[in-house]
Amino acid sequence: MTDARSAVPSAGQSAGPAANDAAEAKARARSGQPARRAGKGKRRQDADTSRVTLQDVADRAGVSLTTASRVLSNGPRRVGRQLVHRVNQAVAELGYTANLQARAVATGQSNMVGVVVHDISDPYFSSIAAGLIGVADRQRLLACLSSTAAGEAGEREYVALMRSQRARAVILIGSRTDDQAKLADLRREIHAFSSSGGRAVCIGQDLLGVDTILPENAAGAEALGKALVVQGHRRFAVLAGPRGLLTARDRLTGFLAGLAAWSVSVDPRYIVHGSFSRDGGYEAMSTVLAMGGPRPDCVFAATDVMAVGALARLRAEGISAPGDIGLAGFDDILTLRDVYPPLTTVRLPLARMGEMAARLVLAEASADRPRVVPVPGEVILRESTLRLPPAR
Amino acid sequence: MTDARSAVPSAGQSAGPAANDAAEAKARARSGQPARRAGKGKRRQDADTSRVTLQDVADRAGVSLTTASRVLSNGPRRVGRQLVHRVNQAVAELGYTANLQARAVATGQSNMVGVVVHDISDPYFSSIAAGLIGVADRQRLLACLSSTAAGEAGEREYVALMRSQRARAVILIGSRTDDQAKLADLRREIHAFSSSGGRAVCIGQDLLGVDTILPENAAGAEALGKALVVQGHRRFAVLAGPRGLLTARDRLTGFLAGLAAWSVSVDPRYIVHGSFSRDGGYEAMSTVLAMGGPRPDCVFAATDVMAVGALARLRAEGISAPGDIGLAGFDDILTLRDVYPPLTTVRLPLARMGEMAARLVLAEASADRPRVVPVPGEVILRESTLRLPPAR
DNA sequence: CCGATTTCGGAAAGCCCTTTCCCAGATTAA
DNA sequence: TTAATCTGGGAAAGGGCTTTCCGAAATCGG
Repeated sequence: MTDARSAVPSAGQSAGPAANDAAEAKARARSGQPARRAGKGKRRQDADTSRVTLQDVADRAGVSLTTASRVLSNGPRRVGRQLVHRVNQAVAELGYTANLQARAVATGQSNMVGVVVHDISDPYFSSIAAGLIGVADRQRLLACLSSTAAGEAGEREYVALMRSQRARAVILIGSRTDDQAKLADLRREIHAFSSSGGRAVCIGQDLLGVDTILPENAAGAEALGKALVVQGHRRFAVLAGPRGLLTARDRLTGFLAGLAAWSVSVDPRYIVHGSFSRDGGYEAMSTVLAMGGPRPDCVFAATDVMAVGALARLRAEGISAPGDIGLAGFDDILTLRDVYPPLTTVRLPLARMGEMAARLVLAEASADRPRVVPVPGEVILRESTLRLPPAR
Repeated sequence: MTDARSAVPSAGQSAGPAANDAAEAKARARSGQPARRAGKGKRRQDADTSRVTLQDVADRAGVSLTTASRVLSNGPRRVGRQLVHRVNQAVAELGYTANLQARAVATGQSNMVGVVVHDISDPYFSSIAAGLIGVADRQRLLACLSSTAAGEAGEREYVALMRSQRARAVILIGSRTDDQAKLADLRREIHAFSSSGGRAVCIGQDLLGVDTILPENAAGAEALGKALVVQGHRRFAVLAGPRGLLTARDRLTGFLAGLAAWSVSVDPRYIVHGSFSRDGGYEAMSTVLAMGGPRPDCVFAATDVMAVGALARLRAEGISAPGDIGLAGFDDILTLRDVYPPLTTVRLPLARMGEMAARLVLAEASADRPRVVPVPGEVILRESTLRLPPAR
């Protein structure tokens, strides 16, 4: 048999180190050796040719698989200068990059974090996600997102998927509902996930028995209610968000409590439910306007996004805010800070909440009971609820 | 040795099938068998106790590993009713769920898709991402997001990471820049990714040599420019987005071309660059206003988000739109559809673009050259550029 | 100069799956 | 009845990595 090398024309003539065509390099690396994967089985793909493995690197560097591995995975074990260099060179020449899946299987550890939001195009969620992903990227965690908007029971399923992926953690963002059965299902799934070694964190109501970032919806809404009464409003309407959604409920009851503190009450007919969306706000506002009674002097929409919908509805009717009616929202969505009139709202530090959640993932699980981190909302009074002095 | 079973108190008394404590069940499943992982090595974690493997399932069902695998991975190979049932039962009892990482290693196929956006809290990106994730979830793909906002060279790094993860595909969303060196780097990395078997798709300029969803920024802006001239505007200012960002450049040149079609030109000093953000728009608008000359009668902001910033600036100055000055944006961001005055803009079907990208991932790579799917923008004239009839 | 450490390379046993092969038994065709 | 097929089960060989364990060489202390 002639020298196998001679079969490869101009070996070693290629220009840049990393510019080598991987397939060719691999062929060279193996030349003269008993073909490992020989045999009749057809390759999985043609591209497979260039699938470089650690064994290839080791072969080319003339070291054992073990040594190559030690050089690349920064374990405690040291390797001699010589070999380190040879291995690194082989890596560069072959364009090798470790197979993280295989590594995860071998070590039993993954760096994946599952994130479940209701709808990533909703600025509430995207703001939180931004904070989260920022930290995740920096910590070399892999953030995987899922929207539950489409499918129902999506959260449960995604947690199950994350368990299958042996994800390091799962972060559930968003309101719980009052559906006890579904809650129990979710808890069961989360328990399975945790007891297979994963961390679980939630941003929302503290009902999952896991570490929780808890936005103080009720307290925030209560403070807002009080502030609005102080501003001089008396007859309120509430665009309350979906029935059964706990965040909606918390904000509603908190708000009513705030008013009650000043002995102001709300006619229950003026509490209208609608989805946490622009259209939800628009329609709920329509309902309020269609009501026969005296027009309220202030409307509290459970989210800024709803408030904007309500504003559109008012405008359509030729009703001006705050001139004819006050309007307040909740969340202080960045993108909506410039609507006119500027919305009175309750600010939640959304991005920060995402960051906190990410950090909770990194932190060890608390030994005894889950951590709960309350996040207060800050009332921001802006023009939209300004009581104008009566025209004189 | 006494019956190993007797060591486990009240085995089989637990309530529901899936309610079994996994660790206990696992112990039972193994009872009486030679301990596999015995030996002095300490377990990786305590939680490891409950890490159920396919072998455990097979043991408990009294079948071989092979059979268990065949029941769970729906391959072509059929398994007898009896055994299928026994395996499924064992799965339920142990709360087993396949290790997808291991499966990925074994099959060489993954279902992960990496998505790179500049900033997920920007509604432009979050809208696209929403469409993308919707399809991904439905197709049982795992969408992993990264923001390049934080780190520079983020795209390149993330593609590298995805190569390490042996991801099925990577989707790069957002504008290219005019940085040739960085572009070359990115292309190299993408090439490595593709030739290791991954799909690459991009939403933005067709510069990466991969399948591309191409928003027709120039054409859209051109149409907008023409329309604004038709509306009667003559003296324009442009808030043009970051220097070097191709999307900004395309929109600018397209817009100018549109004006030029009606022989309208723009004083270069009235072309002001700023970031694609609310603040970018605000500041650019400030610059325009600070300019000595005659005030333009219409301002084109390169994105809706910038337009909103500009609007805030105008308002601060007591300048009304469209009364004193017209204002147009680009993108038709959903959340901003209710700002007042409603913005004239160019609509891009953002969510749909995300869906298209996801579908491109699923589709086979085209044999010859990458697919390029142009996406036209639609000019939407709204109040913000309305020429009011001169007061009579 | 010699036993005691320390250093460092490699063989092999894992990690958790899939898939190829082989084979015993059950059907079918002739 | 005798091949000629299916069926369906299991052993074993992967897939690409880490890590344990062993042993050879180098360093050290006295």
